Amino acid sequence: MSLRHAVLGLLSESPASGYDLMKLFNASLTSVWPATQSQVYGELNKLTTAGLVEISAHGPRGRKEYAITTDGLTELRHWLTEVAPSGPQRHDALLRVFFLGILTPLEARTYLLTQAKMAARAHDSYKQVDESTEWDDEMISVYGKIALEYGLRLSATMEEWARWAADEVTSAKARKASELARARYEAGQPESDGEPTTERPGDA
Amino acid sequence: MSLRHAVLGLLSESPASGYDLMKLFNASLTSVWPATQSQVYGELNKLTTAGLVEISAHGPRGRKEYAITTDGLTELRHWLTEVAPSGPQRHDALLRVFFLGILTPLEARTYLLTQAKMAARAHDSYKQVDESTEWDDEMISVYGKIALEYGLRLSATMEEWARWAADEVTSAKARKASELARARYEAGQPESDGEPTTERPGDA
DNA sequence: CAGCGACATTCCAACAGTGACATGTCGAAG
DNA sequence: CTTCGACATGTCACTGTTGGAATGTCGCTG
Repeated sequence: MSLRHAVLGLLSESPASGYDLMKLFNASLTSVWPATQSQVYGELNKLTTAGLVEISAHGPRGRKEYAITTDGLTELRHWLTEVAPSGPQRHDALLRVFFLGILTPLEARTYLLTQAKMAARAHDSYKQVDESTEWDDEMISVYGKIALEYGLRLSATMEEWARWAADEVTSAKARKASELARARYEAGQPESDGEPTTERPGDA
Repeated sequence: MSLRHAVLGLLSESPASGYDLMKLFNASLTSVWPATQSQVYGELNKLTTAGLVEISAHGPRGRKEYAITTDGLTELRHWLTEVAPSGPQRHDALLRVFFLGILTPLEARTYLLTQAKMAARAHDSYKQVDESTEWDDEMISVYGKIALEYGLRLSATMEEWARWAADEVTSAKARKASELARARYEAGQPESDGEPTTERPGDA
C-alpha cells in the first residue's frame, strides 16, 4: 500500500502532474519503489477522491497539476512516524542460493561471482551519482545523500558476501572431497566411484 | 513469478505435501520469499498441469504428496543458471528516508534509530540460528549457511548505516543552523524568528 | 469413545502490479 | 504549414498476492 505514500511524498515537495510524477519515479525512486503509469494515474484519482490531494491547476494538453492537501500531509506524517515499515521483502537472488545445491559447485560458484559483479556494477553507478551531485545542507539533499549512502554500503556488502560465498563453495567442496577420501582410505577400499576433487562432467 | 521456483526448489530436496511445503516456507523461506496457503496449493495445481511436478503418493486425510519431475528439475536448473535475478525490489523503509524532510530532525533521527534497533534485533536472531545449528559440509548445510551469512552481514550493514544516518541528520542540522546564524550576523540583523539549534516545538 | 488439535485441501473476494494499447494536444524545427 | 517528438491522460486484460473462510479427516489422550 505504499505507492500511495510515495506519491504523497513526492507531492509534498512540490505540486506535479501525473506525467511529472512518472519522471520523478524513474529518476529517483526506481530502485526503491518502481511504479508504472497506470499505477500513478490510478493512484492520483484515488487520492483525489480520498481528499489527500487536489487539482491545483489546469495546464495545456489537459494537464492536471496535483497538490497535496492538509489531510494528505497528515497522512504522510502519520505513515512516517507511526506505521511500522512493512514486512517481508522478496529477494529473488537470495532465494536461488537456497537451491544452489542442485547445481555443480562450479555452476554455483559462477552464479555467486555473477552476483558479485552485479553488486559491483550497482556500487559504481551509485558512486557516479554521488560524485556528480552537489550536496548541500538542504533537507532534500541531506536525505537524498543518506538514501544513496545506503545503496553504496549495501552493494559493497553484497559484493563482499558473494565473493566470500564463492570461496566458501570451493573450500566446502575441497573439505568434503578430502573427507570422503579419508573415509575410503580408512575403509581400506581405495576404489573410486567418482572424482575426488574435480567437478562431475556429466552434470552440466 | 518465482513462487513457482521456490516450490520446485523445496520439492527438489524431497517430496512433500502442500501442508509440508507451507511449513517449509514458514520455517526457512519466510524472510526471502513468503507465501500463503492459497498460493502454494494453487501453484501445486498449476505445476501438476504443467508436468513439472507429479503426485507421488496418496496419504491419509486426502494427503497428496508431490514430487518434482525431470521436466521440473530441468526448469529449476534453467532458472538457476540462465534467468537473470529479477529486477527492482520495493523497499518500504528506505522509501521513507526520501521523505524524512517533512519531519523535524528529531523525528527523523528517531525513525533512523528505530531502524537501527530493528536491524540489530534481526542480526541477533540470525546469530541465534547460526549458533544453534550444526553446520557440516553437506550441500544443504553449506548453502544454508551462505544464505544466513547474507542475513548477518546485511543486518549489520543496515544497523551501521542507520546509526550513521541519525548522526548525519544531527550534524547537518547543526551545520545549517550555524550557516543561518552567520548569514543573519553578516546581514547585520541579529533578530531571531526561531531557534538556532533546538527543534521547532510547534511541528510535532 | 469423545473430543481436540494437528493434518490437509479448496475456494473466493479484493487489491496490487505489469505491460500494452488508445487517444489526443502542444510547440518547435525545418 | 507540416510533421515529429515530447507532453499528457486514460483503460484493459492478465497475473500475482493477501487473508479469510469452509470443510473434512486422522490419531492420540483422557
